Amino acid sequence: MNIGEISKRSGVPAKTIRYYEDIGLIEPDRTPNGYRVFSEADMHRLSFLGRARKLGFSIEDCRNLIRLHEDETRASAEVKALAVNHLASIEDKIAQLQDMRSALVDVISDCAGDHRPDCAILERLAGTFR
Amino acid sequence: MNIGEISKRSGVPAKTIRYYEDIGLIEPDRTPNGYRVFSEADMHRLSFLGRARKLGFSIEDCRNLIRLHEDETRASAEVKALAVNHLASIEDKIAQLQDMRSALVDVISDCAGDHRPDCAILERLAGTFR
DNA sequence: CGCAATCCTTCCATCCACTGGAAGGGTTGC
DNA sequence: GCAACCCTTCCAGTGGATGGAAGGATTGCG
Repeated sequence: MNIGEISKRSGVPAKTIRYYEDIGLIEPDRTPNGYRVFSEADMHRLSFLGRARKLGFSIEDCRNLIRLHEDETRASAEVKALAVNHLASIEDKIAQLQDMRSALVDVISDCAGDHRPDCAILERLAGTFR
Repeated sequence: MNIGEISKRSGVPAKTIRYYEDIGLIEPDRTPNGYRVFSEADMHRLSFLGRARKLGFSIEDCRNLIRLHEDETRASAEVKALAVNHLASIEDKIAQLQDMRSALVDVISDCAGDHRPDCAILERLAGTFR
């Protein structure tokens, strides 16, 4: 299977697949003319990567997840620890964004939003109030 | 005032201040020996930038916010529109992260997290279940 | 006056995870 | 025979800094 086909089937863009090869996440064969050839195992791995990335795992996490997936002697505790760490960092980000959100909501509600120049948002940024 | 002092006073790291100069957000004077000299107006602007960045505004948004701040004929509606757009993109990000979060929470709760290799997280990533 | 500590300068590289595009070669179908 | 489309590599850019090297300026102390 060529890169175009596996890209369509896995949902991972061809550019991204080449990038994943660059950083050692997959190692497709090559035809004599230099085209990459992908196996069903590659397909499986790309889908795995696609799902892990959708859950927000970093590339390094993905590398570890693949290693664990292929290690039949793994302890599920190791996988879980990785996922729990990741969850914690997601929750950190959510909390940060929610802080921003509530500050924005506050300041937006204090701004008239009309043709006049007076603006609570700019005053807040300028430090005029607090 | 040198870069070290304004950095301390504004809370913006010296490296970042130099970067802001590079991209045209501030234009400090220079002494004959090449040192940057910052005025109270620069201090004000850096604090403004620091607050805007804390609210998550992009550098380009900050550029516009500064422009509006300095334009006495601005309409607060323009500032508000910018902030409302930004708020919407924050809310998008929160929603995405919350989707990740709930998927992670689900899958984590299905994983025993013990010494055995069986792992719901890996199964989910491998596509074994859905 | 000499010297070390501390400041300042510029420039280049790195992070993350791609993505866009140029330039060129290979394959397929009519 | 040739157009349409596939594939290749390589380079550059995204955002917003941050780390570090190499070297010049200033300050304070003995």
